[in-house]
Amino acid sequence: MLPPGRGGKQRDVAAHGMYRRRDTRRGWLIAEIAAELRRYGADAQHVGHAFAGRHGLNATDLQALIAVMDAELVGAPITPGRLGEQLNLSSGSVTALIDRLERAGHIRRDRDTSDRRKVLLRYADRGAALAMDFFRPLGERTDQVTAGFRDEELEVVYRFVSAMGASLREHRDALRDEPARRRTD
Amino acid sequence: MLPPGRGGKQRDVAAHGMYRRRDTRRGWLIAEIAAELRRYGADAQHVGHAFAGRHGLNATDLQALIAVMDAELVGAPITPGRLGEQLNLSSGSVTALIDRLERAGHIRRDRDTSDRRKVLLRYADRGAALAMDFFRPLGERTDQVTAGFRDEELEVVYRFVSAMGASLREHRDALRDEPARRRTD
DNA sequence: ATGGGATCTCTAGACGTTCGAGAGTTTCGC
DNA sequence: GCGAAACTCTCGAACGTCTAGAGATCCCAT
Repeated sequence: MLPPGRGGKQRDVAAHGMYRRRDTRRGWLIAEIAAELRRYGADAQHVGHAFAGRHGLNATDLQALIAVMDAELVGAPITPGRLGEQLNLSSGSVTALIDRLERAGHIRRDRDTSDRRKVLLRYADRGAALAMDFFRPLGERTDQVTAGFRDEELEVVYRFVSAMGASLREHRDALRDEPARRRTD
Repeated sequence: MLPPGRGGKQRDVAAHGMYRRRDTRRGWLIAEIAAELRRYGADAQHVGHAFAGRHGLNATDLQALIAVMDAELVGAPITPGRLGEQLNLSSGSVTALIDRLERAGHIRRDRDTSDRRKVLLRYADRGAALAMDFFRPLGERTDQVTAGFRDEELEVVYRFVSAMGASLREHRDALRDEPARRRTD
C-alpha cells in the first residue's frame, strides 16, 4: 500500500512533483484544475478512438481528417509535410495515411498550382460529413456547459486556457530545441 | 481556395458544425475556448511523445507509467486489466507493454495477496524519477500561469473544467453504450 | 466441501501502422 | 542554365496492436 522510498509518508505526493500541496484551498484548486485538464485530454483521446473505430478508421486517421478540415476552413489547405509535423509522423507514414483517407473517400489530393512540388489536401464530402458527426454532439455539450457561465466568467476561462496553452507550447518548443540531453541511463 | 461543394460560401464554417458563430463576443469566446482545449490536448500529446522519445519509450509507455503512478499514489495500485481500459488497449497489448516497462526497470509486477489472479503494478525508482522529470517543468509552468489569477477566478476556472470534463465523460460513456449504430456506408 | 461459471493474466500468430533511407520532381539562388 | 534545397513518394524492415484461446484463481450455489 505504501509508496516505495521515504517510508511512511503515504500521502506526501507533493514529494514526487506530480501533485501539489493541497493544504490550502488555492493549492487544492490548482491541483484539481491541472488534473482535470490532464484527464480531459485523455478522455478526448478515448472519444476520438471510439468514434474512429465505429467508422472504420483509427485515431490517427481521425486526427488527420480534422487537421485537414481545420486548415482548409481557414483558407490555407495543409500539405503532407505539415500534416506529418502536426501528428508526429514520418513522411512515409503520412503517405500511407493520405492513401488510406483518399481511398476511403474522405479527402482528396490537389497539386498546388503555384508550387508544383507541393500537394494540397482537401476534404471530400464524405470527410466533411464524418467530421460533422464527430463535432456536433461535442458542440451541443459545450453549449450546455457554457450556458451556466456569465460573460465575465467566460472571459476569465478564456484568459486561463489561453495562458495555459501558450505555456505548454513554449514547453513543447523548448523540448524540441534541446534534443540531445541524455539522462543517467 | 474554395472548399469543394456548396460553391461560394467560403467562410460559412458554421455550416459544418465544427465551429460556432463568432459574430458576438460571447460566441467568439466559446469558440476560442473550445478550440484552445482541443489544441491543448494535441500539444500535450506532442510533449509526451517528445519526452518519451528522449528516454527510449513511446507515447503509450509514458501514459502507462503515469497511470501506474497515479493509481499507486492514491493508494490503489492498478491492475493490467484496468490499465488496458484506461489506455484503450487489448489484454495482449497490455502484457507486451508491461513487459517493456518492467524490462526497462520502470515498474514492477506484484501479485495481489488477497486475490491471486490479479497482478498489481507498482512503479520502481527509475520510473518515479522519470515521471518526476516529466511533471516538474509542467508544474512550474502551471505555477507561473496561475499566479496571474485571483482565488475567485480560479474557482470559476475549476467549475468550468470540471463541468466540461464531466460532460465529455458522459459523451464517452454514451458512445460506449451505443456500439452498433451503422452509418450510411 | 465441491463443481461450474466468472474474472484475470498471459501466450502465440497475423495484421497494420510506423519508421528510416533513398529516389524522383520541382523550385529557387547564383 | 547549373547546383542546392524543398517536397513528396517508394520500399523493406521493425514494432506495437489485435484476435483467439489457454491457464490460473476466485466466487457462489449446490
